[in-house]
Amino acid sequence: QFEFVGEASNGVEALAFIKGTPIDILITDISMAEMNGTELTKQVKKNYPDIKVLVVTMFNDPAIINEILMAEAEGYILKNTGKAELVQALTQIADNGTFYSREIMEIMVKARMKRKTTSDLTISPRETEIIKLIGEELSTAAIAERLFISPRTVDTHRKNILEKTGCRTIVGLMKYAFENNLL
Amino acid sequence: QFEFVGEASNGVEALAFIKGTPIDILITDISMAEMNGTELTKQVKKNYPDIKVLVVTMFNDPAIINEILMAEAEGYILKNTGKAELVQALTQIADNGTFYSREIMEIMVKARMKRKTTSDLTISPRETEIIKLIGEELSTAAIAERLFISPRTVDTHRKNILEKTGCRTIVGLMKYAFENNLL
DNA sequence: TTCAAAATACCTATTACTACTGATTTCCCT
DNA sequence: AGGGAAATCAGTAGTAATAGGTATTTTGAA
Repeated sequence: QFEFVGEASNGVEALAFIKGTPIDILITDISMAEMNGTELTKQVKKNYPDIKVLVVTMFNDPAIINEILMAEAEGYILKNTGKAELVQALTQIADNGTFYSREIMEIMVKARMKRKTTSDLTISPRETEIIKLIGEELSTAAIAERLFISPRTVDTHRKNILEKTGCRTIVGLMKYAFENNLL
Repeated sequence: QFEFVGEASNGVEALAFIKGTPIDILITDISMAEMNGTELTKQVKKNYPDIKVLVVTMFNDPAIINEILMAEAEGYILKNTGKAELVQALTQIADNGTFYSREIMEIMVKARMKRKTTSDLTISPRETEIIKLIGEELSTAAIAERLFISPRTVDTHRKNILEKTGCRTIVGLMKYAFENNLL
């Protein structure tokens, strides 16, 4: 049910081809000379928002998958998956949907779990509370007022938190908080 | 290929049952009286790390799915999916794998895209660069040194960035940066 | 009950950031 | 050639946070 309209051997060629020939779906790899798949996807999405992009590649690195997700591709499947899945991916994408193969999902979930379990510092409940309030952009004084304690105490908590987490500034603390879902 | 060993009508009952009867896989809903599925999953994972958890529910809210992912369930499928998918989920999970149905993946991807596209402020390349360096816990002076520009200039950039993003402090900026994947 | 961790509180400096205002240059687009 | 955004630089104040230190009270576990 699909019509093959052309091919290109890298990102630059692909963009040139699209310029002359209107297409509905673009199937691309990630590693290519001249312009890689991620960059190509971004360019296509920027200049031709209606063109759907399906990434078919061997890469299963969470970081790369994340980049592709951010580039807003409609689909991502691994090269070793069957023909049936490719057809289903194309069908769903043609129908204004998205398609990410099960392997991809699993990779992301696992990466996520890993990230979560790598930290097991002993941050006390009160400290966690303070971190949350810091995350709400409250100053030391404001936090003290909110918790009905002295600003000095909040100071001490901040100090202890920074020491425990190994951060030098609140910026580092915020990164820590985000990575460990404390907010 | 599976053996049914028992059932419970809420989280508390389930925990009590597990206490007396060893099980391999727990299938649970999310909304339950006494103790919800997310909490149950966390408790089970904490006390019986070897028990696999498959969540079968009607919820398709990204926030809830995220909670479940964080609770480290091995699988998540929607109630309206077919029996074949349920069996496959159980099979994969029994085989030390994970299973998240395609719908779930799509919901997450869409939520992610939405989050990304809701913000289209005009932050300049230089400003983005500054944000990244702030994220590296560099002070204004340090950033100036790194970029070979005056600290005053960095000051101005910071000011403009805060104004553009509507943040009052760097903490707010860091939240913005994380939500928009600027780091 | 005794010990340790957590939470509470204070002091003194120094450093860093925010708020206000104003200005020049460079570069791209029309 | 002109307009406008981006990037550059400067001053002055005031506010907030970090780095040292010290010390008391509460609380939960052994």
